[in-house]
Amino acid sequence: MNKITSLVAAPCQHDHAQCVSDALAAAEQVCERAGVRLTTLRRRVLELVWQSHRPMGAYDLLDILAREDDRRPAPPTVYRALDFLQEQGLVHRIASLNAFIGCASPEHVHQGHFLICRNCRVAFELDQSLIQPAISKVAEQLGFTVESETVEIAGLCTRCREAA
Amino acid sequence: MNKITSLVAAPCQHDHAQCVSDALAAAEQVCERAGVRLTTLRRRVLELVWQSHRPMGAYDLLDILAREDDRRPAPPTVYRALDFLQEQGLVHRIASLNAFIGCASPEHVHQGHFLICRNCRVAFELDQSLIQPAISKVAEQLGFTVESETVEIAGLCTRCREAA
DNA sequence: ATACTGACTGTTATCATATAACAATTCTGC
DNA sequence: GCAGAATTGTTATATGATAACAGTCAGTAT
Repeated sequence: MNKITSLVAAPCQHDHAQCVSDALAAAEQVCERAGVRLTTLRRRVLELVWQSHRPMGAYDLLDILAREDDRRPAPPTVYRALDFLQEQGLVHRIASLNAFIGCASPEHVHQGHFLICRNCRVAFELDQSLIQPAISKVAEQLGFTVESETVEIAGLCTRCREAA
Repeated sequence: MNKITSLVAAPCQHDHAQCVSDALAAAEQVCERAGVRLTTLRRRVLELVWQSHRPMGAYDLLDILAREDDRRPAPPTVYRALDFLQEQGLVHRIASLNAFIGCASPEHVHQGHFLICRNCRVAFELDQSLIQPAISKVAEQLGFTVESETVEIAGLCTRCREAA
């Protein structure tokens, strides 16, 4: 896996084709293991989501599909694929942007925590170990049972701050 | 201020009229100090947002306004009031619910971090000291400049878990 | 092979959330 | 009172998401 560890500087520097093929390979594995079908459509949507490290809106995906085919698919087509991919932990939804992004490590189920640059729009998935403990601690103290976590930190990445 | 410290059990137990009047009084103060106008409409929208500790959708607010008056206001009316209230730090937007909730401590500007019960739908604003340090630390390590934070933890509050 | 079954995808219509653009009104300082 | 700025009203539309039902396809049992 072409892991991006120093995420912030990465988008312009890495072999992105490798990211995509790794993500698709991992997806095959995950679906195989779960006994679910990664159909052509679902695979294609996942591939489109992975075209960049920027969250993509469902209608962006529809636009791309419309350009590739001659017929424009209807929204439910892509939303259902996205629902499936989310259920399998292959993509995360970014609530603050109404958008979707490929999961960096779908091998184990987890919540996505993100740093999102408002300039280059790249979203960096944080390792669970960074924010999760604070959340668990708070929840335990207050007797709250956590079911899902939305952690989306917006700002400027190193590169964009230095450029400005 | 009728502070709810053990937030999770609070919604059924506190003097909510006090919450509302405290919130409105605080809002007057905040606007006074900022030199901006808390108009009748803005005050009314804030009051509606504070009708409960549940995040309210903009269209919910429009419905209530329509019931109170005889004329239904158009969406921009309430969205503009909400924008103003957000700018002044009097309400927070909950991205994962497309909804708005009154800020528990508008005296100083801050990001809202929430625990949100999926059953009773009450949202509890966390003290900044709980999650913020973890976020700041991560951001600093990665050279990321934080501008806004979306932290929305969904699950079950104590009361609802015990009831189930 | 054939028919059955459930999963998947297509299609139409509609709902839900949010904003752009411009007009009318109201407030404030002069 | 008046001019300019801020606020609110109004119309239209953009954007994101889902309900409901019809058609198609893959895998299985016969």
